[in-house]
Amino acid sequence: MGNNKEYGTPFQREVWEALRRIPKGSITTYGAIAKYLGQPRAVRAVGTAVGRNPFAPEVPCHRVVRADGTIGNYSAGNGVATKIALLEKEGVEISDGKIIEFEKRLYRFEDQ
DNA sequence: CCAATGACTAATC
DNA sequence: CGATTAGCCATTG
Repeated sequence: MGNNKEYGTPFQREVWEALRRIPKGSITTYGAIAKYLGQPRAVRAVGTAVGRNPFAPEVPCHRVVRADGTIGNYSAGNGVATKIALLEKEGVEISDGKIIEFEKRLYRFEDQ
C-alpha cells in the first residue's frame, strides 16, 4: 500500500539532503549549510532542522559543528559523547572539545 | 496570527 | 575563557 511517510518540512529535507553530501572525515558548520541553501541568516533554523534529523547517524548530522570549531550539540545516542565518538571513528581528531585543524577538515559544498 | 523555542553566531564585557 | 546580549529564522502550539 502506498502510504509512504514523508518526514519533515521542505526546509528540513533540504537540510538533511545537504548533510548527505558531507564526506566521511570532513565536517561543516550550521552557517555553511544555511549559506548553501541560499539563506545565510537561517543559522538557527538550520540548527533546529539538523537536530530533528530522524535518520541519524545514517544521515551524518554528527559532521556539523559550530563556527568556532567546537563540537556543538547532539541529541541522538548518548548525546555529545556519541557525536565525538562518531567523528573520531571517521578520522576527525578532537581535543578539548574542539576539532583539530578545523579549517582543513571543513567541507565546502559548492566551492563557496 | 502571535509567542515561544532551539544541535547558532558574532559582538561585547 | 566564561557570561551576556542581540540578531535571525523555520517551526510549533
